[in-house]
Amino acid sequence: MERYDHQKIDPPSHKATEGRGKMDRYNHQQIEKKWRTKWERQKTWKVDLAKAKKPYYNLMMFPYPSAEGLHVGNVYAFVGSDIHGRFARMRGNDVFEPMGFDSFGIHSENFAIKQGTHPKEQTAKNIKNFTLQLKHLGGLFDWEHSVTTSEPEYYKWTQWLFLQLYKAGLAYKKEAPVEWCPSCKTVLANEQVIDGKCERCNSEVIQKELEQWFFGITKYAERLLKNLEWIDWTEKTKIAQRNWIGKSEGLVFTAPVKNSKLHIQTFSAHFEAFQADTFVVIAPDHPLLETLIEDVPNKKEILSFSQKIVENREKEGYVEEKKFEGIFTGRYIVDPVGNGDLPIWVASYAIKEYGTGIVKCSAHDERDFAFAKKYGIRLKPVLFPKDKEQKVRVEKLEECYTDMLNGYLAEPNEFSGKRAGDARQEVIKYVIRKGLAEPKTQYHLRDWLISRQRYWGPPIPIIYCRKCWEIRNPKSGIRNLIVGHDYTIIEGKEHMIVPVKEKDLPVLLPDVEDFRPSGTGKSPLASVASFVETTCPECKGPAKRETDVSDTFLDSAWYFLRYPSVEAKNSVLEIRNSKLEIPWNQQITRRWLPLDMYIGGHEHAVLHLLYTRFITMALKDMGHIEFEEPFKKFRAHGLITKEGAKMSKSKGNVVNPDEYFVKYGADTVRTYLMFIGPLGEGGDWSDKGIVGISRFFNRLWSFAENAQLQKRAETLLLRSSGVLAQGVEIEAVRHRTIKKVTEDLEGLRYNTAIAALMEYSNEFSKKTVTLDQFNALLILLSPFAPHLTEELWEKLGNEGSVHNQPWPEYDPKALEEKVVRLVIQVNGKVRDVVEVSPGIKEKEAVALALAQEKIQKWFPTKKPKNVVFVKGRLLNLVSY
RNA sequence: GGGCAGGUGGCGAAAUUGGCAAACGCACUAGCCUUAGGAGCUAGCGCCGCAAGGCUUGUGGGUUCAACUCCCACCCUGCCCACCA
Repeated sequence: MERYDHQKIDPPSHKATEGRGKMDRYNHQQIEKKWRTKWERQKTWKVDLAKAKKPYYNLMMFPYPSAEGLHVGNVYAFVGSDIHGRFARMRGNDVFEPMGFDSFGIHSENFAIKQGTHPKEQTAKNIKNFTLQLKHLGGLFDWEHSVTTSEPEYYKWTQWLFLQLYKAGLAYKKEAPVEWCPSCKTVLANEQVIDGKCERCNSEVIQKELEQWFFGITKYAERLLKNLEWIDWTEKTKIAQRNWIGKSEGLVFTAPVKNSKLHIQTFSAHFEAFQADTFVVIAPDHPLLETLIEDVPNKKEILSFSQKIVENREKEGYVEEKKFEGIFTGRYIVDPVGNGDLPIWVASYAIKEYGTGIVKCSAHDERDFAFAKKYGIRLKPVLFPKDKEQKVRVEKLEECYTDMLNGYLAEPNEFSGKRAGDARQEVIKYVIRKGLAEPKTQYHLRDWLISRQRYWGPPIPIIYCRKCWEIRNPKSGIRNLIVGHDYTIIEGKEHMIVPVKEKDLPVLLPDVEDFRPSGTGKSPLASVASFVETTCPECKGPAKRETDVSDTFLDSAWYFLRYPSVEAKNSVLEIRNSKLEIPWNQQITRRWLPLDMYIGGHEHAVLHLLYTRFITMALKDMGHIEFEEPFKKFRAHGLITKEGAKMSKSKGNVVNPDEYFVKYGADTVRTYLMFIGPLGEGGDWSDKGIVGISRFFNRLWSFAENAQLQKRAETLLLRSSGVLAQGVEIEAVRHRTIKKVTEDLEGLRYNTAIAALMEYSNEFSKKTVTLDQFNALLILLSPFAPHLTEELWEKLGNEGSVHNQPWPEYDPKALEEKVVRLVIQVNGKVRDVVEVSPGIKEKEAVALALAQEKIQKWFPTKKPKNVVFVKGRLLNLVSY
């Protein structure tokens, strides 16, 4: 533990002030330690998961335990969530607030590689450090129900989950072009490629064909979209998910290829101007291309050209793809909608994964337009803007016009003169009625690639068996085997895919010396013979293990299900738990899930949150759980920056929370972070700003210290050094504060809640305060500053713990004001303010206003022409 | 190129959703206290002006008795996504 210089930083017993008895700074280190120990010993935050009456599952996204230790960003997120949990707890809920570690994954592995330590050792070290730091935070964390994703007792169940998805037909293997990072030497998920570069190391990503495991998340696209309508999530997050799923309704046209028996299908989402189609493009790597050009004389040339395009793509990634390349295939389609014979071109910008990989093109798409111009392909615009001059430019093919909403159609006759946006639905009906096209829904969402050619993850629990293939192959009468799901091809030979038996889980990650990625496209596990060589669970013959591990996102896609069912270590229950056939206890799960509140970073708005929803839905469909949405409520917190910039080690602007825990205490750090701005928006950390909270707390401390306690009519009166006044008005402020703080905590507006508490406490220096009134402040402040409020609670002779007090209610009657300030405006400009009784009538108010000197001069002779009166608030006299 | 969020004092921000713009805090200024200091207390603090008063929520327009708030156009910043037809 770091030590600090008492002389310089924060003298606990302030020599200078002692003599004068003016201002005592509180010793946060001593106090926080005292309560930390006490709470831990008394298990103050423990809930009985089996019996809790009002279960409230409050979760924060668990951290990846980095070697750098807890980050202020972590602290911000956890405190924001913890305050919510404490608030819910004081409102009578049994709050379960667990904490764990997302310790598998490329982060840990890369760090270990750099340091030359083994990820296992490094992770253990990091977790130890994190746990220590987390315990200083003053959270409600239930450490008896913690998870660590890299522990066999956890990843055993991650593997179990894989097997369930496999059984349900949701896991399959296929060769796929994948994003490959030459530096990290691994496959990346689409999501990990930023601007054609690796998210982690920033090197150019290339494409590579590899056999990969996928999860069929696209089967759930519609449901993932649909449920967004009712879950209580922030609209921002929902929009991000909608965009990611990327549903677009379009049409598939089927067209015969001229002089051939072939038919091809084209997809378009913008088909309103279908009469403008003049050519067709096909993706250079489209599987149909070779068949299509079978009889074309320059077939070889076309294929090698296409090959070149694909290679260029791989080399350059998807970055500078502004240039268009293509080649004519020599073939035509007979356009079903009557545009005649349309030439088919191979085009660099056509991608085989989207739609059908073949598109009908027209003058009304930027890329089609540019491509056609380059190769001199005929264009025929049918969609025009209202503006005459612009229309001429479009007609002359000087300008590409793409407005499918506001443009006007010229053809066909049925739609001539119609706005494209209005015609859309009719066009759909028209082409379908004529049998020209089929409606098709296309999603941007792709299946989830979960294979990683890495070491630090859960081995995928699959075994490949040649012998089983020989026994069960189609020639021996068993048919309908699906490639990728039932069998795969390894080194040119078919092998049956045999899932590991559940009773044999976990497939332990072997301890190896060399965990570095091999760079061959295979996981480091592939070179561990004792791991690879195994026995087939079906035929008992020799077989090989899958050597890839699964994506870290799979670990975090189900952890919330595990927490409540984790049993304390070394107990009898642990042994019973190990007999569980599924990773959770059904009764406890029924009681606690789905989650009541989930708080985490917006950067996970799509990936983690979408995967989690998918896994939950799949588990429900398999009958393992009874709900299909994991989080009833989700709120995203913002980012904490330093001088406006994202904190990063390379910039050297990382704020280390430890330093501030020592200097100011956890309570001050907690409260300051929440004071910066609304939780959802984050904000900028300032070393100066934190002293405001520090002063606020020291004032409270000093106030309680110096207060003279005296019995008077059964009420303890606290008198500050300030003026003695009747403690009447402060009662109104108290109730107003209760109302404000309560509403702000409900809406996660912690910053304004703190401001309200400061205002309330500022009253204390002016007035006499009863113990009840002071206690109200302590209770309202306790979610923010759990240690300090507990200490003061005790110090003032209160019974029990401040944290076990019920959340105060406000009395609406106490809010009623006896005098209000009435704003008087003339022509909408404020000219005066008068104090009146809240019930003042319009007539009286006008009379009163006109009697004011400042108002009179605006109406020397005449009367106001018009009067607007907002009861108890405002009076506007209009002179015109 | 697309989506989302945002633009208010020197700074972080607030404004009951159309009704006193700048609450609360930081920084700053003056005074007090003093065992002289990274402490505390009192007061001040959007801009211009000695004042009366005038001006002020990215820019320009509009609606309204009244606009930070609603509508239209534009500019800027941040985040996320992008060969998605």
